Amino acid sequence: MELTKNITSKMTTNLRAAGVRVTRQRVALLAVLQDSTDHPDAEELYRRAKMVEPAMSLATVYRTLAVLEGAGVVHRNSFEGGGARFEAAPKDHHDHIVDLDSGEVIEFHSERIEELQSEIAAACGYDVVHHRMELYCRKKR
Amino acid sequence: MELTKNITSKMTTNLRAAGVRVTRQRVALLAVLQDSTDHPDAEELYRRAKMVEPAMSLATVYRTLAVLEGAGVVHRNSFEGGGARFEAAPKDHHDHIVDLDSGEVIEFHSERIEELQSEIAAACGYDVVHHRMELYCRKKR
DNA sequence: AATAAGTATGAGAATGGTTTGCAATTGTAA
DNA sequence: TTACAATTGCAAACCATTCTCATACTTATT
Repeated sequence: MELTKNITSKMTTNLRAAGVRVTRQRVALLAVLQDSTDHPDAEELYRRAKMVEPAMSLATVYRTLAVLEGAGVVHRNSFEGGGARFEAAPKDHHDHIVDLDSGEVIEFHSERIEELQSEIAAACGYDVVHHRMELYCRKKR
Repeated sequence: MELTKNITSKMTTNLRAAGVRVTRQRVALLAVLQDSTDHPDAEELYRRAKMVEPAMSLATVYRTLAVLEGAGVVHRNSFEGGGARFEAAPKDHHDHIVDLDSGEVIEFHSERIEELQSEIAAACGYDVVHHRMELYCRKKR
């Protein structure tokens, strides 16, 4: 129970820092999110959060995700097929490799690619606000 | 009417080549698609195709788009916000710049980026089957 | 600790893009 | 031309997500 208390107070701090009200549901969802290394969708987050906090509805999961995304605490990924998948906002930006067979997601980052993207946009008279890059892959063999 | 006849026979040839049955609806939709330089969504294609072929339903647009996509004649783009947007399959692969203010879409291609993508995937033990790259941009000023 | 004021929540209805079931129509090969 | 399978329009179904609304909770203020 000491452990639970520590997690709760840590999440409370995080939520306060994000400038949002602290509720049991938000603490639970944020804890689940920061504990997930995969990229779960809303239903899966709902399932996981409900184990910690039974008073949790799917509507609240969606609402909270929207709030946390707005606060920059959560990132939303819309991969091909199926609904959005979420992850706790990482320190630094990355893109994704999606395993077509398992659905597994691997993160990567290429400064060189981002430079090229900026150059291309600039050549068209644009500034890149954000981008999306996903490599849909199959294991080599 | 000569013009219409020519278009029809050209689309008929294209559809036959794609190995699908030739119907008035498919001819009309394919003609509209090949005539569009923007990236229309299903509703818009429905509107345009209906002008050519009144016996056209939205369901058929979706069904036909799925068929043509399967035959490699049409490409489906799922940009952020809103539904899928389509384009006649181009000769060569390209990615997109999306103007955040106007929704306008610009195509680009970077061989260098694609090489880097392959290298990154390979380093993770993967082959890239296909990818998705969109730059959400705002006009420089 | 009690209160007020505003916010978040659960349940379920509503939404919007897309798909599907079905009976009627059409395309194609013989 | 016939015969059969594929395609169509319509409306109902779907699915992920959002919204409505009455109730419960947080937070700032006493």
